[in-house]
Amino acid sequence: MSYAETSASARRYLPPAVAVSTVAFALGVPDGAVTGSDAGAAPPGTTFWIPLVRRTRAPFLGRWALPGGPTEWDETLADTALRTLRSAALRDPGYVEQLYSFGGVQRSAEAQRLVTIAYWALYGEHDLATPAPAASDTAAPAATRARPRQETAVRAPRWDDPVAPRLRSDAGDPGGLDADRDRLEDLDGAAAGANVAWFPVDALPELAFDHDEIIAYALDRLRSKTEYASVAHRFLGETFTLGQLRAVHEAVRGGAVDPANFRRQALAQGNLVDTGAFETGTRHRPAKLYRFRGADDETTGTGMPR
Amino acid sequence: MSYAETSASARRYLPPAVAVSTVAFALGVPDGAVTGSDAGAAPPGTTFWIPLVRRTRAPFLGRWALPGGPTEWDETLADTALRTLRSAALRDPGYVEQLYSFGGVQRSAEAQRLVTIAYWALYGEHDLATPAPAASDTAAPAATRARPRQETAVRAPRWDDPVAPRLRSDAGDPGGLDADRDRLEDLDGAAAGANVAWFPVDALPELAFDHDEIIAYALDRLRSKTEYASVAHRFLGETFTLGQLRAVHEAVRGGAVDPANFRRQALAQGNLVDTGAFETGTRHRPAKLYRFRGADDETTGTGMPR
DNA sequence: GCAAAAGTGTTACCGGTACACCCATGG
DNA sequence: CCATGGGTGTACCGGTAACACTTTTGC
Repeated sequence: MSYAETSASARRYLPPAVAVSTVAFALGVPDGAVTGSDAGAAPPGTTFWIPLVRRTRAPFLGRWALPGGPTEWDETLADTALRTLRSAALRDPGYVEQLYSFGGVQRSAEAQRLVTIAYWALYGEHDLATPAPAASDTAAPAATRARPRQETAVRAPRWDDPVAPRLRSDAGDPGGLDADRDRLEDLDGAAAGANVAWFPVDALPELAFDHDEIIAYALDRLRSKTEYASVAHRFLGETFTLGQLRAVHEAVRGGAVDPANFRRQALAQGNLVDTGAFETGTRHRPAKLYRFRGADDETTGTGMPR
Repeated sequence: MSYAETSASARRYLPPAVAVSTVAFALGVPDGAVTGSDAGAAPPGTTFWIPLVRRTRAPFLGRWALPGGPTEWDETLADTALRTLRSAALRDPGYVEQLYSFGGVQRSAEAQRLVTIAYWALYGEHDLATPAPAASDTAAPAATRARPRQETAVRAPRWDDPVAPRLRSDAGDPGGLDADRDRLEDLDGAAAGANVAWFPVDALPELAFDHDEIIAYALDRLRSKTEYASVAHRFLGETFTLGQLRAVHEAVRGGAVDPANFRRQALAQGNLVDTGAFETGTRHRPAKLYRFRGADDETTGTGMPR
């Protein structure tokens, strides 16, 4: 049975479709990615960029939308966010966290009811530099995909979104499902390797659906102090200087931060480890390189907001 | 078509079921409600109570569970939370807010995939005192129910969960849907006017599913300072003394609060209006009665957390 | 030397806390 | 009068902001 074959009057007896949309922040644009705005307007590392997908279907045709799509049978919600984000941006994010769920009835008018669960994700320096996987990977079944970095990025595995691999013996989708998926993508979200471009958050195009509000909420969440304190270092590589870490905070806060005070506060947190190494190649005094305490420790974070 | 008629192997081609579970806090027990713990153990107004529903079906039969159930075709998620909560507690809460969505695949094992969206709600003094509606109201269709207090409680109407009444001309459920609903309630949640009892949060029974973790998370959210600052007054009536407001904060924080400092901080927020009236009947100095600024203003809150 | 950013030290301010004290009522 | 909670005043303390100053590199 396919939803496309279901009469409109019968749809009310079907459960709502569940889709995921993701706001993925990066402090720059991946190598070779398309930018939807005149690049170079702002100095790199001072503003956030997010990937958007141009819709190729009926509602909001041609408009830009957040990467996303319906959940598969054997996927957790976070997995859906990762899969659709990966197929859009061609790379795995360093961090994923749930934002909010939108289940209003009018979002899809008379069509099938749609519940969208919004995630926010984060691409660090390392994630952007990683060479993109082959585009054919887009349609690979879940069990054959390499597990993303999420195991360590999202610390403690959660009982609702397990990170332990699940078994799935059969690969490939039986006929009849593709039509369903197309239909669902009509309703919300999008997933495509092409038709993707990165935009600075302060120069976004007109968006499909209510995605502009989702992005505004994601930005708000990112800026809430308790959030970025535990997340800012994910924008950086394995080691970093306090100046680099401070630049991330300045991008998040949208303003300058006193270097002296930032140094003391960052070190007082106890999360930074002095590697003993120094930055080289600058035309000023070399800075110490730090590491975040226990890049693979399981001592912090619950995966749930606040 | 009914899910009960669907073969297990075909369920993977069905979209996940969407259900809502709600953690509803109150500072006391409604008039005439059943308590699941020895009442009177703690002085009234010092700890939170939540309503639970005893399961009458297969998984976790006999265990207590959060009120909840699947979403109806024309309901927003918040409406589902309100409806199921109302049918369990026989009264409308003063406040409802979304908590988190749980979509792990293993929550329902081999059965149909289930996505649960958790809400937390709040019963104030006024909500508990209101006489409970007739039990037959449990099955009333959405359009005939009186709109709950939520319009003003959740301030700015949100585009995902509109509070404007929606039209629905036909009443009553056609045959074939009840089997579906039963099936979904097997998976999670529960809804019943009977089999309901109130428990203090510090003496909960063993719970079905992962509802203990949902409650722990809800308590955590309630205690996060920025939350309760904007929500504490909802536990009280239209007017209240600073001592009453302080008692709520002490219950939330789980400890004593300095009356002098609390007074200054509460007044400094600018959210309290001196009504000019005084409390009477106490055997000490009469306290000023305050009102929360704009009990029906639309100037604060977004409906989204943090 | 000069520019630039790292790194250190000092001071002022501000919000929260602790606590002493007075006020107004019922009994 | 006493007990009780309402209401006021004030000192202390820790964290943050502001900013002057020294250090170490490349050019």
